[in-house]
Order: sequence, then C-alpha cells, then structure tokens
Amino acid sequence: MTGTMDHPTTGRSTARRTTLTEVAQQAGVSEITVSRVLRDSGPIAPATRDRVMAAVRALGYVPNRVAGTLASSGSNLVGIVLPSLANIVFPEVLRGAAGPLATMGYQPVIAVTEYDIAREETLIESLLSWRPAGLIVTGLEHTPRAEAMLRNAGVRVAELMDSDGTGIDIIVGFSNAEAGRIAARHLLSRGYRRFGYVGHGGGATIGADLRAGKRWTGFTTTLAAAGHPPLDKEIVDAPSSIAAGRCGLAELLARSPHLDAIYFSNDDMALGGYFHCLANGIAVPGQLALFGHNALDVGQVAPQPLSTVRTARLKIGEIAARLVCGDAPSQKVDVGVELVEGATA
Amino acid sequence: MTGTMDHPTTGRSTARRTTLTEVAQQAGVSEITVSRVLRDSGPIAPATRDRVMAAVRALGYVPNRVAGTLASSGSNLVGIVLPSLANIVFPEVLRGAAGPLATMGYQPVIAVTEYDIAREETLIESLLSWRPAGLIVTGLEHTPRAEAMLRNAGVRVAELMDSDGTGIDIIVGFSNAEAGRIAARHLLSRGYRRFGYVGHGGGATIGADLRAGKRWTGFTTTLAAAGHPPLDKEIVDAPSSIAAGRCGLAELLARSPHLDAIYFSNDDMALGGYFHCLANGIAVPGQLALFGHNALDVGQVAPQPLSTVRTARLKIGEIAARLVCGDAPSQKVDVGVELVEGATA
DNA sequence: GGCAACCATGACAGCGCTGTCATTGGAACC
DNA sequence: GGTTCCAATGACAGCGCTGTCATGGTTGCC
Repeated sequence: MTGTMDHPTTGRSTARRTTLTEVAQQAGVSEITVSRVLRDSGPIAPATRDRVMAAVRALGYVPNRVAGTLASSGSNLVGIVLPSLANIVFPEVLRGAAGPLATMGYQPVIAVTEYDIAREETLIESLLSWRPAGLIVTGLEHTPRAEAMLRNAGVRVAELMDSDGTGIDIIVGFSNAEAGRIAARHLLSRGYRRFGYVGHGGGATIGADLRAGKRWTGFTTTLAAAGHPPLDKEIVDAPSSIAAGRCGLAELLARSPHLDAIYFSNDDMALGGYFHCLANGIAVPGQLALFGHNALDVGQVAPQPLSTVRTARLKIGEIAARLVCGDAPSQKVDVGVELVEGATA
Repeated sequence: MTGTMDHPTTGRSTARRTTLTEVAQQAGVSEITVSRVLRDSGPIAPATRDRVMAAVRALGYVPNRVAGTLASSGSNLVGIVLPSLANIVFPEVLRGAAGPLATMGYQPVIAVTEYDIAREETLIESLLSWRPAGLIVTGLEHTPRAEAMLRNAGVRVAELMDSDGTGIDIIVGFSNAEAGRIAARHLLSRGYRRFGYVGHGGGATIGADLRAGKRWTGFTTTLAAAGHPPLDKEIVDAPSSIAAGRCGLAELLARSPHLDAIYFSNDDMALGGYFHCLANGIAVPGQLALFGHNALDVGQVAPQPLSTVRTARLKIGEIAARLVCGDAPSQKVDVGVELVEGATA
C-alpha cells in the first residue's frame, strides 16, 4: 500500500467519467430518455427503463450533478456556516440538521468561521457560489456585505441560535438574554449575593462569542436591578473549553476569594470550574455555586448535575433544515430555554 | 419578522443572479477578460483589472462555481463521510480537516452514515456526483460497489481511523487492534485478572462500530494469551454515549459483581462507567479499574483522569486533508496510539 | 526599418446535463 | 375510416463559465 502511482485509477482525474451520452448509446436510446429514467420524470416504457438501468449498472454511471445543477438551476446543496466545531453545541446543531436534510435529499456543505465575522463573509460568498438551495448561518450579526449577499442570494436563509434581534428570512433560536436572566433569577432566589463570571474570549480574533455577550448582559442587568451587580469577572483569552473554565475560575478566585456564585459562559467552562472545585476541596454548592449554559449531556450525567439552562440544539438544527428546504414563510421560531436546577447552584 | 413573503428578495430563486456577461458589459470588456481578472490568470492591464473589479462590486457579482466546475472539470469540493456526529471524535476529525481545507481553498461537503455501510454506499455516490476534488471516508470496510466507485472515481480517496488492513489510495489512522492490546497489557501489568467489557451497539441498524470490534479483538486475544480471558461483556444496544456507558456498567456489575477491571469501547462509555462508580460508592481503581479509548479532553480534565489510549483525531483529519488535496503518492500513514496511564486503572 | 517577441484581449466551442417543443405510433371513439 | 388523444421518445438550444487558439498593438533590437 506504499509506493507511487501503483493505482492506475488513482490520482489526476484523467479517467474521464462515463457520461449520459455513453449510457444512451449503450441502451440504444437518446440522452434525454436516460435522463428521464434516472430522474423518474415523464412517461417511460418499462422495457426502456430496464434497458437504461442495465446500461447504467454495466457502465457504473454516476450522474454529474454539476452539469445537472447548471442546466436546471437548482442544486441539492445546503450551506451551513458554523462558528466552531470545538464546542460540541455546533456539531449537535449540525447533527440535528443532517437528518432532515438527508431525508429530503439535500447535502450539507459546511464552513467554519472560528467566530470571525469577516471570515464569515468570505465563507458565505464561497458557499453562495455553489448556488445552494438554502443557507443556514449562526447568529444575527453579519458584516453589511454578508447581509446584502444573504438578502440577494435568492435562496432561503436561516439564522440560528439567537432570537434577540431581527433577521433576514428565517430565525430559529432562543433568547440568550433571557437565558442570562434566568440564571440571575435562579441564583438570586437561592440566596446568593456575591456574583462572579467566567467567560471565554474569541477564537482566533477579536470577534468574540456575541451570544455569550448577550447572556452576560441579561445576567448582569437582572443582578444590577436587584441591587447585587457582579463583583468580578474573568475572561479567559482562549476558546471555550473545560480546561479554560478550570483556569478561569482559579484566576478569578485568586483575585476575589469571597464570591459565592459563579456564572459561566457555557457548560464546558462551568464543568471546568466544577473540576477546579473538586480538585481543591471547594464544596459545591455549599461554598461556591456554579451555573452554566446549554445543559450538555456531559454536565447532566455527572453525579452532581450542573445547574444550567437547557437549549434545544438538535431541534434548532432540525427545524432550520426543514424550513430552509421547504416553502414556509419568513418567520422567527423561538424554541425557548428551560432552567435546569441541577445540583451545583 | 413574521408574516408571508414580506421579503421580495426571499424565497424561490426567481431573482436571476448576475452573470459574468453582465459584469463584462458593465466593464466594457469581454467575458473571458472578467474571468481572467477574477481568477488571476493570464496578463491583465491594471486599468482593465480596476474597471472589472469596480463592475463586480457594483453589481454584487458572485461567480457561479457550478458553471466554472463544469467548464474546467475541477471543483474545490472535498467529500467527507463520517459514521456519526454524536461521538465527539468525528467532529474533531472534521475540525482537523477543516483548517487545511480552508487554507487550500477547498470546501468540505459532509455526509453521515450512522454506521450503516449500505447508507455509506449511497452517500458516496451522492458525493461523487458533485465531482469532488477528493473524498475522505471513515474505515476500510465498504460495500463492494462503494469500493468500486471509490476506485474508479478518478479522485484521491483517504480512508481514516484504521490502519488494520489495506485500502484504496491513502490511509490515515492507527491500529485499533493495537489499542486493544495496549489496554490489555496495561491492565495485566497492574495486576487485574477478572476482566469485563462494556461496548455499544450500532446506531440505526446492524452495522456496528467495526473499529471498536477490532479493539475488542485485540484486547481479548491478548488477555486470552495471558490466560485471563474476559469473564463477561455487556453490549448496550444504543449508540455510544456517557449515559449508555453508565447503564452498561450497571447491567454488567449486576450480573458479574466480582470483576476487577472494565474495558470500555471508548471514553464516552468509560466516563459513564466512572460516573456510575462515583454515584454508587465504588472505589476507582481500588475496587474497580476503568479503561477507555481515545483520551478525550473531557476524560482528562477530570480530577481523576481516565486511563485510556490517546488517538490523534485532529492530526488524522489534518493529514488526510493535506494528502487528499495534494499530489502525494498512495500511502498508509499510521499516526500511532499512546497509552495514557491516567488514574482509573 | 523590419522582424521577432511579447502583452493584452477576444472569438468560439464545449463541459454534461435538462427544459421546451416537436414528433411518432397506436388505442379510443363516433 | 378518420379524427382525437395520449403515451413514448427525440431534437435542439442553452445553463454560465473556461480552455484553446487567434488577433491586434507595442516594444526591443540588430
């Protein structure tokens, strides 16, 4: 299995694939008849159909959808733009979308922005150049040019994960601000008063996680209104991860040891914080309460499940896929958020 | 943002996109000149270039890569076939590949088989119909027709995650059998003797996780050779997950309470097992040793890190992307596996 | 000054398929 | 028996772009 060019069929696409024309010749019919058989369109005599299918199999013909798309101006591609694959949340959204898309015969093309809104612009252009049937993007904030492209694309566009704002066509998400408020109200109702926050920075560049920012705003506004604004916060300069959460909490506590409740930018971070507490003998929630966001499986199966807010990632992906590929009207779907009391706050 | 058809630009693709021809007219040059400017090919006078770019911007022109691909018979699409997105391992492979692909100007198109080898065949055909520049698939086992298509595709093909066998063109992976053997040797060397196994079933259908099977074989063969074959095993009839691991271990211990070491099909499952032990006061590893596979972050950041075998998922994705898009010879790249002693065995 | 050697641009065909309209040969009907 | 109708098939153009070859205008150089 090592060596150079020992596979004649491998490498440069010298091997011209068989075309419709060849299948037609083999079957003794015209190209258009083969095309019809393959697409089940128009009336075809059973005998003809059999002959064509036999030729298709004999030649190992695989239709060229590039040509088909160009001729019919309609592809089965659906572009999906995600900020990251490192946070399990987005693979879950993708997974939610993959099911319906496959069922309806669509193919996902994915692009990852690393939370960089300028990069998103480029990627959207690149996806649109494939004339997809639809486009699924994350968030409501885009560069002006990206937004213009999305509006003029002539395809359905779904914006996910955020319902705090207005969008282009279809919105499927939840209110991040509300998630922050829920966290604040829960912690207040449990009697905590000295609040801290551990968040994550952007990935590659400045373009931070805007939705985490909206949660923070909801959180801090509610606390401030109750007269107990957060006393300190630590933003780890790294993408969200368990390790980042662990470091972040350590830093924060080193600086402000008397906090009694910590809100994390998400469950990954919160779980890291939880591990920090376990490793350092900090009683949770007796000594320190922890609150996350997302209700990831990993945080819920632990013996002491995380206090958090559940978001319906799979459902968001699923609904978005369905709407983008259907002919539903423009709309905003709020899948809501739900307090998960857990055992850490 | 709710209501029907309030966006004139939304919905059916009635809005014909602007074409090269229109840009050419606007700029007062021929189509081919615009094409050259956009692709940076051939000599172009600076003044002409500026005029063309101005027209492109003015019209908001987005090239149609479908037409481009058809004309030049070469796309920038790379098909990626993964068994699942529910297991973080595959999003990580995808993430590893996404970087280099983006850098080299390629676009990933993904397909998910749910561990169904028949479905894989369909998906491969579907991906090939887009005449991708390359194809990345998981595993070495395919249906005969799928394998024939891959061989005749005329594109580079990489098969990932498994080096125990022969492949079509490029292989990037590690030996699952060896991973199983490492686990067995480690547990033996630690003095454990009464072994159990907790595995996961297929996803949708019979087509189980073949690579987990190879690990099991390596594990059990080594143990048998040492005179201590596994005493019991529990295969949970569900996709791999933390919850499945937790249930699986509970079942297994209910039936065989005297086991002293458990090998899990992967870290998700093992972490579930660990949580079962925590919740039921089973001392790890004193009373029961736990061993996983993959060395996921989540298992390593915990206070008591999982004993497991590290696999280089990101690296596999990265190398595969590079090789598939380059003109390297057919080859097998074994990224190896590495024992992670951890604290659970 | 004349010929080569470019540079910058264009004309044309065609990638592989599908939409549209046209054509054929029966079966159905009065 | 002639008209009508429809099922079954085909001819043709064209989707939007790029490869190939051709063309006009400059520059360089002996």
